[in-house]
Amino acid sequence: MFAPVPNPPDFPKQDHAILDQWKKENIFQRTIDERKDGQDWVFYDGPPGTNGPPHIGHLMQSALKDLWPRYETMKGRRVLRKAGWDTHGLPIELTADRDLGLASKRDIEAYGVQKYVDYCRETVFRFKSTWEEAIHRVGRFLDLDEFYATYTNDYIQSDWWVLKQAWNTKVKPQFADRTNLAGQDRFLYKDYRVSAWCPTQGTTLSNFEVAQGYKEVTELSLFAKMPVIGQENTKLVVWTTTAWTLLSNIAVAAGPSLTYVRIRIKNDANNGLNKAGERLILAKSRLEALSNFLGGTDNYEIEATISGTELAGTKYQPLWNFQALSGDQNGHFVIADDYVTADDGTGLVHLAPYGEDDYRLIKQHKLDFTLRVNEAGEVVEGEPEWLGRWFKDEDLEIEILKSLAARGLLFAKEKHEHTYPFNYKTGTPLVYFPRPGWFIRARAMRDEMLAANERINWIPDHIREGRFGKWLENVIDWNITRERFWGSPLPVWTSEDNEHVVVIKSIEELNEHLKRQGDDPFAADADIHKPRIDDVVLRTEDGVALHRENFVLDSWFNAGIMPWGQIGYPAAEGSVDYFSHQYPADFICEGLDQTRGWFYSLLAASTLLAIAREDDDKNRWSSYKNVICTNLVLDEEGQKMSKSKGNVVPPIPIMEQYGADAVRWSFFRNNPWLPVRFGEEALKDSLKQVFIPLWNAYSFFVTYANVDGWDPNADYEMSERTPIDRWILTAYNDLVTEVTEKLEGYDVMPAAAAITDFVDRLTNWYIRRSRRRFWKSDQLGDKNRAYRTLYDVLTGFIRVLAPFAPFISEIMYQNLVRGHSKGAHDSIHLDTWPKVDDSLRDDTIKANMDYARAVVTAGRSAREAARLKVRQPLAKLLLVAEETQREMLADLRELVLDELNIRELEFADSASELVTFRAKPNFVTLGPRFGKDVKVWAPKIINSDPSTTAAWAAGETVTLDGEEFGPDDVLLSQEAPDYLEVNEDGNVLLALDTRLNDELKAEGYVRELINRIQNKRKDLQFEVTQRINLQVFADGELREAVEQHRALIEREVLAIRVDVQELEDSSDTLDVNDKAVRLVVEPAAG
RNA sequence: GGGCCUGUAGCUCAGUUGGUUAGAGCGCACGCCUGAUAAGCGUGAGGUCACAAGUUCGAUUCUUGUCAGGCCCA
Repeated sequence: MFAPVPNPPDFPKQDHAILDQWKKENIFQRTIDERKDGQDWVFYDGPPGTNGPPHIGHLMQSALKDLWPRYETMKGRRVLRKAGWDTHGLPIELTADRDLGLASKRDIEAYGVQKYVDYCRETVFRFKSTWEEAIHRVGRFLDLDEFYATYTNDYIQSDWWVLKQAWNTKVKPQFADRTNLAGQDRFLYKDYRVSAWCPTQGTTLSNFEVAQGYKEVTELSLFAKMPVIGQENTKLVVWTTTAWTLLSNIAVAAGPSLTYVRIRIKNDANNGLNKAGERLILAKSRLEALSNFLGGTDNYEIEATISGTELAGTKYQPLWNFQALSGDQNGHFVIADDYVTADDGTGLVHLAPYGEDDYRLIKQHKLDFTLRVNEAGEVVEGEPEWLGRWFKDEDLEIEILKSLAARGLLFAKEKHEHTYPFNYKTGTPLVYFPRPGWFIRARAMRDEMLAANERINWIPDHIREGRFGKWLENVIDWNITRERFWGSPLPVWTSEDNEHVVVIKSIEELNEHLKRQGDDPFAADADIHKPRIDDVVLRTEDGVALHRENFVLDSWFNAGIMPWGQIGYPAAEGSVDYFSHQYPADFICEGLDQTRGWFYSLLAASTLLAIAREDDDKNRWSSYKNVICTNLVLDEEGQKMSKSKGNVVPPIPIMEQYGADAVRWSFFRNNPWLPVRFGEEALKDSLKQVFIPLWNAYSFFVTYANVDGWDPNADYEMSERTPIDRWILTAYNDLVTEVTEKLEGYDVMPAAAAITDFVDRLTNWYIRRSRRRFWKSDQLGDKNRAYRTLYDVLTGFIRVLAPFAPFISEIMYQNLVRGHSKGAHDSIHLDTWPKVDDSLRDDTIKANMDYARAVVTAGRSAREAARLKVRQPLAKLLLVAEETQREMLADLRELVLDELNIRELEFADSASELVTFRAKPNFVTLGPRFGKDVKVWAPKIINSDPSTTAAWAAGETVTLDGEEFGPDDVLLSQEAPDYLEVNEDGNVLLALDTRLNDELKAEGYVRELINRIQNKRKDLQFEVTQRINLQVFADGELREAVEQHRALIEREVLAIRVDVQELEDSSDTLDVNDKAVRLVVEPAAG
């Protein structure tokens, strides 16, 4: 006996029972332990930060990250699943700043770096238990006990080890850069980088922070004129919105493919700023926009046209004497570079070290620049009265402007509206300022990363060449350091002049230095974060002091070394062995935003290490082989979920309402790489389409198997498989093939679609068509066959479903398989993935059934059109079919007739047997052909005989009185006899004979009556096996029909006795095909 | 401004290696409760496959461009 199935089910409640069982029986651990001899299938879990709660998007990732490991486990692979948490980085510092009321680096230093870092450490797991709860609730098998965290000494030492590899590895000579401050020919080097800098707080801001502080401002912009050396009265015109940067001007950039002109001013223009006879150089395309300042388009003549390339090298006089360079210094000439456009300004751009492109060119051309505005935003070199002034001081701008104008170096000024970044916390304007940092020379391994990328299976595919490929092609060196507090400390100690550099790979190595120096070593579990680590001063043999480079690592770098860091490779015990079978990952799955995040940092780290160890095996260059990029989860209206909109769906309550399987399914139904709308409708759909029908099939099986005491292990006598058994077994084996294939391709949506389709076939065709087989007491062999088939299909199907919907499949497994079957496991998740049995596959029955179902659909459609309900039997179905089609229905004829409630099937050879055609002339073709003679031919066509019209209908050409008429020459209409209802649907053309004789009518009455009696049974909530006594009060035809079919009624409604009487009293009657009837249904004893 | 993605039925989405009639779910209309399921079943209506040009015997599919939306970067 199987346990009775509660219906309706309570999925959320059942989930909890399953979770308890998994926990009690240690199922997750056993899925690993019982596969210990299996091949490893490697999964990496990207570490989320846990200082905020998980949202629905993470639930989608959890669902996907759970699906494949479960599938691979069922295939016999061992799948370790280590959870990981990102515990370093900006979000944690920002939370700490908020909590502690700190706004700047100085605030933090005043508060105490040790206290601050301690606070950060305490808050890293603020929402860890919320994450664990959500992961657990959605059914994800993940090792939450043996997790990795990026702030542990093991992890940090892996950071260090990787950096030491980078430092020890030399780049190819063409990538070496002599201008670097340290590591000029190494993968790890020190240099400056222009970053958004807050001059009052003394902090760099991340892109994320800068993006929050852009404001629209209207400011003074000015055009300066630089006198060209060696050309009489000739000046370059440049434009800037930041007057203060002019103080540090070091060069001018031109676009190499832009066209420039030298013009001569005819008369004084722009209030005398531009004098008659003055020659100016600027982009030709800007002349018109600037004509106001030039005194109009007639007030100048073009003396020369010069390309940007030709302009390069032109030397000019600096705007102020304090900018003068000494003889061996480089600067104050024109450089050609593609970043210059002529969209605004003059097409000539002044360069100062306060911009990313500027700085790039300064480095490229080895210009000797001076920062005349310092990191506090103060002028430190210039006219005496400017010294110490704030860089954004409006008066300063005006003084600069006047200084230029007084010396004839001002071309124009104007108000200009643009966006400018401000510190989003304090409102201070930001400066782009060159700051020191350490870099991974990513450009030197670009080709290797591209080669590794070729081998990655991206889902969706276009990421490889698209978003990720493009990113790699344009890769720039990777700044891996931040001037922050809470993070992995950069393990680099340098002398003040950068001559001596020591990169430390582990605490052990650090201790060797300390011991040599006679200092106290660190314990293995000592705190190696800032500020403690900053106290360590190393000394060379010659006694030169080395201080730690005061940086922490970018948290993306941190995340990228996860394959090593998660086990503390290589310093931690056992890590080398673990790594040998857990690299690279077969599968990772993260958000599309990780292309520049984790996907990149993983690849960069693994490629770097592959180069470091001179690994020829390109399959190991990338740390992951298959990767799914998930897109956003939006709300039901397609809006991004955000706290401010109040449309955030909390994960746990939604699972408590619909159950975890439905939530998981709602993600599997969509392509995960497209934005997906999430809402209750999707969950209700999932229940309605998959889980409730499946549950009802399960409930149906258990109900009748228990009634009959059917035992899956018993050796019953069985008849041959019926066509519909063969059909559902074929469908099941097709399902296994399809789902396996799609999962192998990491393509979840079609796999889910195949499952949905199968559930529909199983419930709405197989079971519905087979119901009677389960309760008929005769034909025992067939009944056993039906039980066997349904049981095998159900128990096979739930194994296919298990990775997708681990709860419902487990519930059914526990009841149907565990304890009933000899090879049963304690959990479906310890069982194996179904194998396809080709001997149970029958492509012929599949095609035949498809055809039969098409006939049924067309037949039902005809019934609708004729308003004949299925309960009314009909005499004949006429079906136009070729010989092959007739053979297809050989075994299914009865099924079709039964489904349509028709007595007889008659085949027809062509449509003309069902309908007659009437032809009309098609004047469109005949008109041009016959001209006015068309009147002669038209009547001949209209009056053509049925065989002629049938020929046209068959697409043939007919000769009438010596002229040929093709099907295009006529317009055909169909006419069927009144008693036929003709319907055409796809390849099926059929007709119902709608004539009812007395016998059919009688049976129609009886069918209706049975229906009413069954309703009564249901209203009275009788058990399906309850026998009844029945009294029928009716007149005339109806009464005769009941008398005539008494036996059928008894059988159908389980009546022991049917008592038929005249209807005398017309109260309390029911309507049966417009006849009144009164029914009395009572339970019968026994 | 650049890169990538998306645009198919009223809505949400599949699909199309270029080829008879482009599919599903929801919604809508109509019909149907027989011993699993009304949180159900059936039938039907509904589409210039965003727009334009090109390639082709043939384009929703390929190419180019335009428009609209999204994501990322600047």
